[in-house]
Amino acid sequence: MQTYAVIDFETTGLSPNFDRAIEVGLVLVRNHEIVETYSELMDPGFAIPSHITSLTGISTSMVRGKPKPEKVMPHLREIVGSYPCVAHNASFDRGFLAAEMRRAGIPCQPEFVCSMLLARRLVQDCASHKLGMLVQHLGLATPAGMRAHRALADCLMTVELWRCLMERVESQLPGYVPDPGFITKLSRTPKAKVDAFLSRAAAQVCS
DNA sequence: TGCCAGGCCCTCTTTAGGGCCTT
Repeated sequence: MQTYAVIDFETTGLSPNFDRAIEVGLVLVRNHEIVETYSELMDPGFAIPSHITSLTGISTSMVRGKPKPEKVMPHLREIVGSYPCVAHNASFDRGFLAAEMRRAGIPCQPEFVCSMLLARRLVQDCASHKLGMLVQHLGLATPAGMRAHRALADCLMTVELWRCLMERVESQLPGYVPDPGFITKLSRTPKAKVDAFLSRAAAQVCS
């Protein structure tokens, strides 16, 4: 994973079939450095529920006149390219990306890896694995002047979290650059067996 | 009007149920 895209959607709710994306954030990371950032508000075509405005700060008036999600997806597809995507609770963002790309008529099914699943394995001493709680627990930097639950702010926090998680993996596998397949396997390894999994991987690296 | 999700994990489980996490 020399290059990967961290992606985050703010939406009108939890269901990709009934709800729509109202903001997307994307950070492209290459060789541990941020090389591109992108965020865009989108008009879902209906009023944003009040509880979503309370959570995100994004109101109906803020998205009025903004492009529809299907107008934003082509540019998003262009940036993501064929890079693997990182997201916190990736099944959620993967579902909305797939739904909005489908509405836009664009084939786009990038590989996803999940920072939440990985954090559950590698940060087992944190009581909660919400993004904000993990960032606080690990003492990671938060984007100055940016509100949490906005797409780009959450992307930047996920970048910090992901770097931290990768440092933990690489500290046990010196010289090894984790690929999405390896991360997926690690993310699906039972918590109690994570150390054994990494030990086996280290043995393979050294052999 | 009110409701609409889904993958993963844990346990009082596996012929299930409930919590976490995303918005």
